[in-house]
Amino acid sequence: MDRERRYWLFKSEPSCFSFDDLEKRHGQTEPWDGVRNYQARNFLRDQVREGDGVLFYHSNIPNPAVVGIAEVVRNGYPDSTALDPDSEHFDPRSTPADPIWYRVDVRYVRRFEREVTLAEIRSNPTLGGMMLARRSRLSIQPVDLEQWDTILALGGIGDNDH
DNA sequence: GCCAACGTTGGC
DNA sequence: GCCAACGTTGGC
Repeated sequence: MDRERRYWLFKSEPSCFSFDDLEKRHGQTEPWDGVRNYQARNFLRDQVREGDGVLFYHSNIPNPAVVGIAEVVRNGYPDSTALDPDSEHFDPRSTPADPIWYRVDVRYVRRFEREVTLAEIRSNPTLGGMMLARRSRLSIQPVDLEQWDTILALGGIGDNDH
């Protein structure tokens, strides 16, 4: 790697793709595709890098929470679901020459001992400044190291799991 | 299921 | 390039 490891929060609705689903793919890589927001796309294409840490967040459920961590295993590359007319993420504006949308690959790392809920994040002084705590709808959000460490600690997993 | 907050679209 | 209308996200 040619730069320091960075940290991210990826949102997913569990009814669509859950941490359980990722855990079942333990030891394999999973494409993080279907992102159709430009700001999130820019992160995936330009800033998310192999080796970066990912907080896996479950949204749109009664108790939204960070439930575990994943790791990026491949830098951004074109999201072919945008080219597939049978995909629910199909975008007719996307072409092979100008794919518009990007994805990264991730792998399962570890489930938290306990979930870290949105309510908890909002009430924690260190975490209150996170985009998530401020109603941001962005599905790919940068997280700083202090926030990463704090959430891992609240989740009951140690420093060795970075 | 409601609906506020947010992002995007498109008329001008 | 503004901004109203519209569609979507996501907490509750």
